[in-house]
Amino acid sequence: MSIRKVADLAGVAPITVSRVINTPDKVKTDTRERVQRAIDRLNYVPNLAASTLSSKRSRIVAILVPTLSNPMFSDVIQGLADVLRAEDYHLIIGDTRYSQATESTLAMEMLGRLPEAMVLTGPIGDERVRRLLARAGITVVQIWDLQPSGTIDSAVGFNNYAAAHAMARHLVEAGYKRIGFMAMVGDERAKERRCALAAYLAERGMAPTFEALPPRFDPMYDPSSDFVRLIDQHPETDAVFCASDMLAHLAVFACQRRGWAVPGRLALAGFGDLPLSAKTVPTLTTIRVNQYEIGRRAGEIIINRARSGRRRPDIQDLGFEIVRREST
Amino acid sequence: MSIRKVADLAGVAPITVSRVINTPDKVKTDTRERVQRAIDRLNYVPNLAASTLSSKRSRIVAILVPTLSNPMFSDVIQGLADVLRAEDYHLIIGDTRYSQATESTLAMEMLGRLPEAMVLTGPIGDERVRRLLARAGITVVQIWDLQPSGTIDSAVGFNNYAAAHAMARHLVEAGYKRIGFMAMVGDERAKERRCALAAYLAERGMAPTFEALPPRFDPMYDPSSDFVRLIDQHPETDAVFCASDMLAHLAVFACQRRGWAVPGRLALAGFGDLPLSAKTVPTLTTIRVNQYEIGRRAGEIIINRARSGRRRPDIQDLGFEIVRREST
DNA sequence: CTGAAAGCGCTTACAG
DNA sequence: CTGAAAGCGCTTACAG
Repeated sequence: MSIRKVADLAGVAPITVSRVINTPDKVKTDTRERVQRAIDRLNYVPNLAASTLSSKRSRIVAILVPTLSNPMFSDVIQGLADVLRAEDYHLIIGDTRYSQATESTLAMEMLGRLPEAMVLTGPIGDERVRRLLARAGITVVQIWDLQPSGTIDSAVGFNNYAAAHAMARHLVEAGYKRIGFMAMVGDERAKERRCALAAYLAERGMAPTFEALPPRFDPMYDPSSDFVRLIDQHPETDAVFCASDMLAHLAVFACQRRGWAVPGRLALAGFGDLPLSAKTVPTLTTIRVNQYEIGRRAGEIIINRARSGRRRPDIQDLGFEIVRREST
Repeated sequence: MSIRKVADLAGVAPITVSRVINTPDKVKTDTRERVQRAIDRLNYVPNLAASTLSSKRSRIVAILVPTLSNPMFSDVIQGLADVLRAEDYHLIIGDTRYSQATESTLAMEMLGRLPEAMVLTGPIGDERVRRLLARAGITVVQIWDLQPSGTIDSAVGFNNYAAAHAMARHLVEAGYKRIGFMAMVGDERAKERRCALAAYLAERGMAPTFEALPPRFDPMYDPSSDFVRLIDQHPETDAVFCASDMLAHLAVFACQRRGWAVPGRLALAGFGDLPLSAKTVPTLTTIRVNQYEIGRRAGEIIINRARSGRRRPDIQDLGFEIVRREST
């Protein structure tokens, strides 16, 4: 089924069918209606591969996230998808599972689809990919934690280090003195949060009681029991900063199971402010970063760029908020 | 950057470059290496729009899910992505937000990318889309709840009705007599579970104490407070079947907050067996459907089809499992 | 407002 | 094992 057949049926040239689809105002009303009828009658669906090839506009946006299993990233994607849907873009999604190598491979492959924009989570470790992206002439939006340097083009997110630093401060000011840190399996980006915590504590002559960054690729890994083990090994701990709300939810239940009062025996803080975090018992102190909005803004940057054609880097710090609740 | 430039640099014809990329065994070793060097040197990335157009193989799979916010569907996508990644497929993802109209629009649009397969969640309501898909000559895999009829091609999932029916039976056999039902906002597919529960109860001369299917598009909707309101209005309720584990987690906390013993005052059951469900206090009785495996199988069907070229419908019922835990 | 010609960057189907 | 020719289905850039 091609534009040719529609054109024949409607008695026009193929280019006219193309115009009816892409720039309908440029076609006289009755011609347009005739063509439209032919389109409907034949159930014609335009071949976007051909359109991409000849126009150099793919209407594709590629996005790479560490994982889809964490609702934080799903929310980013929802925000992006909501903005792009209205403009008829399609989203190619890849999950890197926090692997640098996978990210590089996927980014290169996806480039072959001629995306009009590429959204990446955080810094780009691979210098080769970096150069390719910079030279590809497409919009590149780095989301999530803002990098002090090395941003290729545009960025939307927050200061990961500052956020963790603020949480450390909150915990210390709330009177906690023996603070542990725990991240999810494979979460590389949690390292920066760990550093921020350690740095803040060090300034005050303190140190984390433990800093757990579980290894990747252990299907048997159970965050709950690891949490309990860490507390058993470091019973002096009076607060735990969890690098994600999901982890903190598990911790809330582990404490409840063990009879550890939160925050009496142990304070808990998370990261991400998932919907459940406002409903847990106790409600969870966490860091809100508005992931949906990050996705939306990324989408807006892409659309504005496509409309204006001007390549002007746009770096938006959406900030973060320490949401103080019952768990601390 | 085109295959032409690589060919010139390597001193071969473009078709030879194409062979090095697609069927390297068909090229003599030293020619291949020469071409490969040129590819590396130029950072050549093949244009997949051109390749799709001329070969009719897009290496694209399109998937439509109701929402990315529910980890159940993210898990399906992970499973699918894991299988397809190894075969260099790209995934175009669309979320319908449980809207029939959005599903139709997205399906039609995506068809324009010439996907080699299309994965859809559940039944296809739109007859026009149905016909288009059936005629598109691509692999169509309908995942999630298996339909008694109307499957276009292949399917992987479970019997939604039977699953809910089994849970109803479990609750009744455990001695609960006043059972309520609650679904998430916009979850159309929950209706079938509601029917199954109602039907099972009716056979025994019973009826649900309430059946709550919250409306779509209410940003103010709070499942937790709705849950509490329903229990207050129907205090005789001794068990609630939640149409998703996420909802059940909120219910667990709402009960805890209100001092309602689970399962002493109120039993709770969920759907989906999310990781957290084995860790809540009490642990959650739920229905396991192995969403990751559903995605993986869908991927395998697609790959087998691509390899064999034979169009043979494959319907796989992966079943479900009532996971009985402390909450009932 | 409409159309004929050329071309986007690959791969298919032959040919040698 | 390698290549010249044709074509995939659109859109661009002109022309009228």
